[in-house]
Amino acid sequence: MSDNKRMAVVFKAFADENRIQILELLRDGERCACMLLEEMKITQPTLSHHMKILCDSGIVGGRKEGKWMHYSISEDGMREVRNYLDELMANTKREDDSYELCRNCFKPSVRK
Amino acid sequence: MSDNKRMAVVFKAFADENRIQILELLRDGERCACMLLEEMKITQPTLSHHMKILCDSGIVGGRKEGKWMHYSISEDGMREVRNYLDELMANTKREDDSYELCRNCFKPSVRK
DNA sequence: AAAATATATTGACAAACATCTATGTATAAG
DNA sequence: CTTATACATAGATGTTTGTCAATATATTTT
Repeated sequence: MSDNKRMAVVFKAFADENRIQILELLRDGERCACMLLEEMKITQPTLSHHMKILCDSGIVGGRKEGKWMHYSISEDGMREVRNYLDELMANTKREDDSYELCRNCFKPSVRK
Repeated sequence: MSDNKRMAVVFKAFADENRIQILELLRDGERCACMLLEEMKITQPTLSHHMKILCDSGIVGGRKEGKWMHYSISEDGMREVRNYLDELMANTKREDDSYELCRNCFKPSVRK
């Protein structure tokens, strides 16, 4: 899988209102699936589906304990996303009048 | 719009391979639409569609100059996402044997 | 062993999405 | 003022996604 495709998968994991709510519930620490289910207005199979997406993407980790599944935010997964954002931000700072040249476009307002 | 819904919209902007590629192209600074189009294997209307999603979400900014549209990564938009991730990560650190209690689950392995 | 409980999987379906072609709009060039 | 260029919008279409009911699996309790 290409890096871009991989990042798209990771961001897709965040890209749903219910999954954001799950992440909010996991913010304070590990929670079992049954507890998450109680707090949300979705059925058990739907929760299971969302947890699979979150775990497969690497931003949430799961731990089985008897009948129960305990989920928590993966620090490593989060760090991966954060580092990616940092890389995107690295070059956003520049002086107002030094826009990149574009060989296609006539740029009357570039003041060199 | 709820905060969760808003964050889902922002992450959705990242959640597509072509949009990730656009962000990569914008990594080095501002680029015009025509240049982005040259680098990508999509049609002009499709690019326009993706740019709208990126701009509406706030992670990319646009600037019109004559016929041309110039796009760049929005530092403010990125910071918003980064801060959100930081909040999610804040509480992931804990000792190995102090898992949160779950009132629903019998927890034989919790060593108190 | 049988029943109960927690979670996962399957299959169906509607809504959302990415993509294209065709067309519209704004600006610049001749 | 007519034509060319850069980009946006509209509408159509196939794909992906979120959801649920039904069912399967794994584990614990009785």
